[in-house]
Amino acid sequence: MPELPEVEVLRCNLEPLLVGKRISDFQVLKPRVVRPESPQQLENGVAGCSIKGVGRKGKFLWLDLAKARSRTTFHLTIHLGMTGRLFVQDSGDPLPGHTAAVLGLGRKRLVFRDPRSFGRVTLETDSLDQLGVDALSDEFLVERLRDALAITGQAVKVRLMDQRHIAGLGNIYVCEVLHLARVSPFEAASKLPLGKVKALHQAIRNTLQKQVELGLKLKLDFAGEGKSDGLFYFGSASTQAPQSRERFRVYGREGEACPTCGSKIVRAEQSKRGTFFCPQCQQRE
DNA sequence: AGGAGGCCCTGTCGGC
DNA sequence: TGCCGACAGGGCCTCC
Repeated sequence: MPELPEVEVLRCNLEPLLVGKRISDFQVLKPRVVRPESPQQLENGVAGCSIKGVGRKGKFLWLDLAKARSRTTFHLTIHLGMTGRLFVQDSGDPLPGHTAAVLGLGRKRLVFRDPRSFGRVTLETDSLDQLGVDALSDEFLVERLRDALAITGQAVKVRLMDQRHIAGLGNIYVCEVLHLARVSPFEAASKLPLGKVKALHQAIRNTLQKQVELGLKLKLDFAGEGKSDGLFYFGSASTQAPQSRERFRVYGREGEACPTCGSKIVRAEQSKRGTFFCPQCQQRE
């Protein structure tokens, strides 16, 4: 599942391929991904536009578009959902299975492939407007985290995953940063002492930053024809040797030894999502 | 209004 | 071996 680091790495990869290109046409194969707009609305909205930039906030990605002879730009917002992939290919190449939408760029095209159709491509900006501070941006300070965790009685893990407060953390990285900061996922968010808030802030920044740097170094298979090798959502390109599976500290490791203390990692459930944690390292206050 | 829970969707995996 | 049900979980919607 792509979270902030994966989306940022994808953004960096796409930017040089897309900026300056003109959109010749827009084709929707899975109307669900453009909901609630119609394929026709999207086509009318973007055809003939040129791409001025590629942006990101949280797990949302967007293309800055401008109509011909216009200086004003607007967003074509894209969310990868659970299984979305976005990549550039030659226009002559066959479209892969589960292609949801295609942006024609002359000799090339931008393909959005999404087997589970949880992703979205849209011109509306409501989803973007409702996002909280991006977890990698300079505005994400300790104070912002403290404010996001204040007042509510929600468990800290549930709160961290609420994109309206902090944007970018999904189930995987939330488990990872809570373990790194030695915070119980069940701790009431507002009860977290300042020291732990600081540790959590540090863990979030370090973990996401490190993962982005790693992703930028690797040769990745954005098209997703190859198998993910478990290291990164996109998987390695075939030209690169598979990476070791040493990736997550606790996520998906139920029953395995905690990398810090050796205790068995436990899986629990919060808001219908799996939570992986070490009951020894991550005790409630 | 904030929070909880259901729904969407299909590849993968475990069990029989 | 093969089939089938359970599971995974982003965001979004509805209800309380």
